[in-house]
Amino acid sequence: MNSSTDQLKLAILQQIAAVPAGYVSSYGGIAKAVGYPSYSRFVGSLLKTLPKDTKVPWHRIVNAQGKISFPMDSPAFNEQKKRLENEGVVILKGKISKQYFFNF
DNA sequence: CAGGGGGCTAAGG
DNA sequence: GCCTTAGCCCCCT
Repeated sequence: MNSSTDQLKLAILQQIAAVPAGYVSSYGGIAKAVGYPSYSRFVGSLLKTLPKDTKVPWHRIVNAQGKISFPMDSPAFNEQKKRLENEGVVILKGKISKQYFFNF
């Protein structure tokens, strides 16, 4: 606890929480926003460890290509897609337009 | 200390 | 558009 990476995790979670409903961001985008552009993978693995009752809007995070980073057949994929569409994000051919990406 | 892997990315073919 | 390659960085074996 309280190591530099723990602090970074906090910062990342905060940054994700800062993404408004109806918008999305990428793993790398979040990483960059907290000052660590090369931590994209770390962001991903961090989200994976979140409890399912977390308040963090993990579903607003997609990869840089604007696609959901889960296999199409997985439950997680459907869950994320559903939540996003619920918030007004349109997904065409499995892809989210750049216009939905939130700019910090 | 080495190895493998993950909700990644950008660049090439 | 798809696949591969090469960086990337933390974490668990």
